[in-house]
Amino acid sequence: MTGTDEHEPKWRRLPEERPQQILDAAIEVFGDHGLADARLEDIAKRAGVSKGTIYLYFPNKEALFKEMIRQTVIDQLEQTERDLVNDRGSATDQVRLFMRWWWALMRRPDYQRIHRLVVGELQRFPELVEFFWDEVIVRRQLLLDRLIQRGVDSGEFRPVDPTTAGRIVTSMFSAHSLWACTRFYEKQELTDEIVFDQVMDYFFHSLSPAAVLAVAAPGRS
Amino acid sequence: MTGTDEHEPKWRRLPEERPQQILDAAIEVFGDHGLADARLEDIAKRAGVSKGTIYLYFPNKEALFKEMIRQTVIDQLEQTERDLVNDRGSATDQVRLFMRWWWALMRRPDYQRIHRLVVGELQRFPELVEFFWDEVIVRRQLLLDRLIQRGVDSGEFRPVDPTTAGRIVTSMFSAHSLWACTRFYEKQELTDEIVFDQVMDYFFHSLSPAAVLAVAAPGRS
Amino acid sequence: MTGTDEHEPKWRRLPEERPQQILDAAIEVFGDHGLADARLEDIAKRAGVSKGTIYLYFPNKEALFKEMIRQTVIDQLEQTERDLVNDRGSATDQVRLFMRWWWALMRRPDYQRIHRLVVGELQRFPELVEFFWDEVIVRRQLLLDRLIQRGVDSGEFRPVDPTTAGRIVTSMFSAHSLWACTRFYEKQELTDEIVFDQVMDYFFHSLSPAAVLAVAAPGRS
Amino acid sequence: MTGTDEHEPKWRRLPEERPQQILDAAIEVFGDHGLADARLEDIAKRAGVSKGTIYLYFPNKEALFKEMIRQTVIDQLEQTERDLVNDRGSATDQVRLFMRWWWALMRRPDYQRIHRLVVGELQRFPELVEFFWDEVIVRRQLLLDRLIQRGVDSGEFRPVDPTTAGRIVTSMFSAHSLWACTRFYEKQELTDEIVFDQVMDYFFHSLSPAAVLAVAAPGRS
DNA sequence: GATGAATGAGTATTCATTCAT
DNA sequence: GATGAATGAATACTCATTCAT
Repeated sequence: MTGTDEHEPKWRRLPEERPQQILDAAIEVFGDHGLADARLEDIAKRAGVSKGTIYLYFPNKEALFKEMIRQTVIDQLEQTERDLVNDRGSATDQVRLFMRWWWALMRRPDYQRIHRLVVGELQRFPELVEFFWDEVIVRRQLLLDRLIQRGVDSGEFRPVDPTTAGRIVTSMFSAHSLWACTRFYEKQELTDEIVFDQVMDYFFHSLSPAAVLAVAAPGRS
Repeated sequence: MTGTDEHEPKWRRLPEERPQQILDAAIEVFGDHGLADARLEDIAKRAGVSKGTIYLYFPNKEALFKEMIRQTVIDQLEQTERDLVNDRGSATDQVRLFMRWWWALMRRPDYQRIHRLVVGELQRFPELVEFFWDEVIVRRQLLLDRLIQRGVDSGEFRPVDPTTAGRIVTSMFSAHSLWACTRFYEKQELTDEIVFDQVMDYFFHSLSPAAVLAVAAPGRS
Repeated sequence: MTGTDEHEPKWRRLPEERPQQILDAAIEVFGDHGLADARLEDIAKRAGVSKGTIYLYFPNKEALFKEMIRQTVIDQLEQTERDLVNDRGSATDQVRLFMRWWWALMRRPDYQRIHRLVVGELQRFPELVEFFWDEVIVRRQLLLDRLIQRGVDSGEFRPVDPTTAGRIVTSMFSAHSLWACTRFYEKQELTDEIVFDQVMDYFFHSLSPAAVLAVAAPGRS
Repeated sequence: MTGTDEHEPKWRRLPEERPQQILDAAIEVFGDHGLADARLEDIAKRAGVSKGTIYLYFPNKEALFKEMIRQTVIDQLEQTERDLVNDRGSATDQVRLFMRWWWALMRRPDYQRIHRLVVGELQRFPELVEFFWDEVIVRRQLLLDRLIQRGVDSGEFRPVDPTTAGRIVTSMFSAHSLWACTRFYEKQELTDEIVFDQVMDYFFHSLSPAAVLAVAAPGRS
């Protein structure tokens, strides 16, 4: 069929890469349109394959969506753990380093897309929520826990529950990440750098041992 | 209710209420399924009208969606400003009061749904984003600004930019609101009350004047 | 509701005129859009009544359509017969006069619309076709018959079957009438007057007694 | 036909033929119901394909309609020009031959349908009108022009403007063609053959050189 | 493996018709 | 009589999924 003499590109389309090509295309298309509005045909086109080919690797649209979330998230997590610096320096510096790394990740367009999808559509897939909880929330929390606990132990931070503190700082970055891709940032002349510094400033202030005495016990109003 | 022996409701046909009936149904259905996955027929059924009736009041699905967002958001805002207490008591108490009121709003199921939709789908409607910015973000910010500035002036808070501080506390509640409707809360045995206290605790600590000296200047790592 | 003292217009909307108002509106709307594409709401609006009112006078859309055709056609016919001059002058002049009158009728916008509808949609209503045949075709033919027969009798025209001759001249005007509302006429710089003269010229030439000998017997090819 | 024991057709899937299959079905269904009343599903069924398949080849209903008109008309024209006999014999014979060929075309059921649609609905599509003018009216006129001019030159016909004469004979056949599919023909016991002979008879009489002197100058009445 | 033509269930939208007021 | 809000059947069009090649 392909003729007598091979003079084809050495390695054209490697079949082993197919699934990843499709997943990459899926990130973009699902990210831009959401699950329901994304068209398989667009994903196929962007992946450079035909519509039918997708079905060789994924049983249906929903499975493709879930696999895309799962795989993207896992990728990012594994990178996180791999990249995480050896514990050295002050807890403050460690936390700042970790969060800086993480903020950089959150600001990547592909993360943005996934994040938005997770917020918007994940509720409908309880299994994915489960997976997300176990693989993302818990693992990330464990990393932060360790760093914050160290700061508490060393007296850098006031004595807090590390899990709660981790959730607090995560919440700030998470919301800012969702806001960042709107025009709101331009209007306020915010940059990623400014936002990062602001969030870390407030976070570290909230952990300051000196602040403990100054804050009155919350009187229920 | 239906009278003594009326086999049919005495007063059907309340055209003035139709649009609101439909919008209420739309909140639920759009909230559960998103824009693309919501079926007009479900909205009609839930509103107790026929499919065609929706088109007497809204030109199409997208317009219904946008009007629903717009109207819900405006409702909530007007309530906010109407309910906002006269400024009395310490700034700390005032902020706590305001945020408590607001957190209660955010936890309402209808707000949850709208919030999720705003995050998930608003990007596709620039006009709505614009509207949201002007009517929600800015107005809410102005309210917070005033309260925080008072705390700064009175020495209750360290000297901060009120707008930034407002954004910080908003970010924490916003993210927690999105997380709250997942099962994560159950797993961590969090309640609305606990979360509220935690967030306010961290926020007020971060504003503590005593904390200023204690936090080292951020050294770029 | 209407207040205490009557000072309403003396004779507002006379109920007896309702059907005609509706039929007039129907001519325009059906004429512009055809049966299927015409919307009852447009007809109602144009007639200055509500949609429901139409159903007080006509059982449904199709009946309205048929009645509109029927009534318009009858109107025109009765006018024709009423206006037809007493037979005086040469047959040529009589025919020319009759056709001139008729051509003027055909060029009226309302006739145009009806004509187009008759051609386009009448097939689907056999009863209307029947009616049309009896009331329009036959009656018109009878009028023409008389005039042409007189010309044959007087020797002005060659000896022809008047019915056939009537059909021939009718065909020419009918087609030209359909063509006249297109831009074709502009392109050829034709006016109603020119077309009328051309058609009559050819028709009278075809009836010229002198022409009889000149035309060879048709050799089947 | 289907082979000896094949329970399924051996060769389905002939994509090259799809568009034509659909267009053929469209002629019938549009022809019977008009543009607005035709249902795509009927066309699909008649073409032996599914509803969706139509959309693989035509972007929407209107485009299908226009393409059907365009293609049918073009087909007929090309055939006309291809079939047109080499000029030989008398002009009278040539015209008769041409018109006979053309009348046969006009009497075909598919032409009838198209003709009716053209009259009834074409006004709404100015582009199609334009196309029709250029491709049909003008081209047909050019063919007739040549033949009639020859007759004038040879003295067979009286000195007329060939374009006008062509329009006159066209008008007669056109109207008769529209009338022919009604029951009027039966009632008058007309056949295609009789009508053809009648029209040609009147047309040739109207062109007779001998008739010139006999027809009085039209006196405006 | 890969393709893309074909399918048809699913949905937004329209509009003739009804009927409570 | 008159209204116009309400209905829901009807229909164009989409797109995930299949399968012959």
